[in-house]
Amino acid sequence: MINLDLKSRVPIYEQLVDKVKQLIIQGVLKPDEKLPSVRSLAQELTINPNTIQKAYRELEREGYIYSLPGKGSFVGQVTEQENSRRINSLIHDFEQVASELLYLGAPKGKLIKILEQLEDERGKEDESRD
Amino acid sequence: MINLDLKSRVPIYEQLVDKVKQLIIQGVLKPDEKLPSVRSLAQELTINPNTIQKAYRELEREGYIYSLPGKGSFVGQVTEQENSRRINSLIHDFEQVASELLYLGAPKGKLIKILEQLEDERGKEDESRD
DNA sequence: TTAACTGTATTATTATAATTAATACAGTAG
DNA sequence: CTACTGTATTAATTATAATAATACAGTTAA
Repeated sequence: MINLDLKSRVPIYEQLVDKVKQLIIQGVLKPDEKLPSVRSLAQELTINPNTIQKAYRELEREGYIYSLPGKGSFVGQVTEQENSRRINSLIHDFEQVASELLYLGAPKGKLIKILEQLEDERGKEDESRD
Repeated sequence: MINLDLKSRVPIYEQLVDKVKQLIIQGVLKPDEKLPSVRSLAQELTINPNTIQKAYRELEREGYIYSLPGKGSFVGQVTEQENSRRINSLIHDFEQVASELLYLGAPKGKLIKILEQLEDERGKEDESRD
């Protein structure tokens, strides 16, 4: 489920933060669900426990998870506010990429077609999930 | 013209590579145009000449510039192939971002509206350039 | 020809950050 | 009691970017 690129320039603790965030926002990880312990996840991913700890600390700081010493770390309540914050951030990225594409001469129609195709694919996934 | 972020996680030599690429692809720098010398650009940007050298070496490796020892470094012939390679790379980014946006419930219509607005803005810039 | 430019190469050093390592402490649960 | 949990701390290691200091050779114009 969690796939890390050890050779990436992005630190693995930050990759881990992003992955967990994504899983929470997408609802794969449900509120109050228990996350793997620092040590077990470290063993599973064959990285140092301190690296996991650092990621969890950051996730807690941002409110995505909460930790109970002695018990474990758990998925927090993701507010609608955080969700829309995430969307706004992505919209910004979207504008950047689209802007450069248009500058380089990529036809708007092609980009729209991509959007429609992506939405179609998403529809199929929703059906198969029922 | 060239703006670097010394505090970025992206190495400045790589930022420089990207900037020059962009200027070349966008036609701001014309083929066979002379680039600033390693030493002068280093002085202008107040960074080490070796850092410029590293960027130029990479740009030459990728075919964006060519260097004549004793004479200088010059903009290479940017092929249409390289341009479309760049577009393909951006299309990939576009799909990634759009996919996640749709997943999070951002309406396709809103994204399309953004595309249209970006295109309108580009139109204006083109006019003002005449 | 000389002086001042060019690119190129090499080696050493510094700085920074990620990661690992090794512990320790305290709370929880069976 | 034992084996889990999270948390904290300090040190060592590793990797890489960036700087520094040179050196060498080709080019150009005075």
